Amino acid sequence: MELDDTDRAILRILQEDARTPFSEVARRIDMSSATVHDRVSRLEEAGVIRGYHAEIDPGSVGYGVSALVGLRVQQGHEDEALARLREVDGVREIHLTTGEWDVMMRVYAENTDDLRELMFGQIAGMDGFDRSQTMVILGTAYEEAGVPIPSHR
Amino acid sequence: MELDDTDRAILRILQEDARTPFSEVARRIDMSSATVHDRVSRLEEAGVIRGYHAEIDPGSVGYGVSALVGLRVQQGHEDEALARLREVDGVREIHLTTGEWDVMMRVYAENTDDLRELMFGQIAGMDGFDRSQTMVILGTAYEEAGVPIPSHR
DNA sequence: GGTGAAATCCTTCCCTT
DNA sequence: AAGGGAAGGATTTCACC
Repeated sequence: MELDDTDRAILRILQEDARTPFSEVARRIDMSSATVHDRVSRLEEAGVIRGYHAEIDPGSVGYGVSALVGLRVQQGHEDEALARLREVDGVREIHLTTGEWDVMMRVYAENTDDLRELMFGQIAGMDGFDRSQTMVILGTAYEEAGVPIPSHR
Repeated sequence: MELDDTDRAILRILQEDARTPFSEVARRIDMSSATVHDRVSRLEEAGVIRGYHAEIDPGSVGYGVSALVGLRVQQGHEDEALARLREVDGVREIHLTTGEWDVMMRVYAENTDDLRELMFGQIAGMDGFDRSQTMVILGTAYEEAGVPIPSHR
């Protein structure tokens, strides 16, 4: 789907605050709210907008620790290994990557004990992996929701 | 702030779809929409809900490549190094981590040429870093927005 | 936590350019 | 093909119980 500057302006607003009323979006981009509604519908249908999510403070719901985990997968075990990984509680992202690790995942745990149980109790015992490294996130210096949206193409 | 089961139910719904009308949230948790509104306001003010964001397909806005980048920071240069990093276009997350890398960041780029320019043109030339590794994301096997929200505590 | 009412917003249809 | 006006029905919001 081809996007124009108006579409990108809408995306920028909704990525920043997904609950902005269409009437206000309309005001800001100087169009009617019917048009905004129309464009948003098209963007949703085309898969440009995948969904709308509340961003929740992990600490408030009991997650005190997050980590990035690198994994080496044994040849031929890729599919089953990934299928089992996504069942592990706390795993929120699983990426296939180049470099030292075949898989990089992002996990959340209540505390370090929980994280240890997750890594040594669950993942270390799985077939299909032969090495891992846990990079505990000590702090986040910067985190912006979503992707940068260029003002034109 | 102390959360109860009702709060967590609301959070789960809004994390999944931030534009769910409060009237429907109310229906699902069997309360009035005024109460939902009241609770959501308190969750926002307490910082439990940090915001609402549209999830946008990176490919649709021109980002064909994403990567995780590990960096080693020279002692004593931490603050300035991080300050400069967050100015780099395409950088969306910067985490301080234990393990082989001091900093792990997530970047988006148009294509591999763009990513190379970002890494070799911009970051490699900066003071304060002495080693890096770029883990290009070849694919994402699983990605769930936000954090798991337990049904009780 | 709920009710009720006013203000606002969403949505659709239809008309215009 | 794209945008705007208008109108209904739904939703948000706020004062008060």
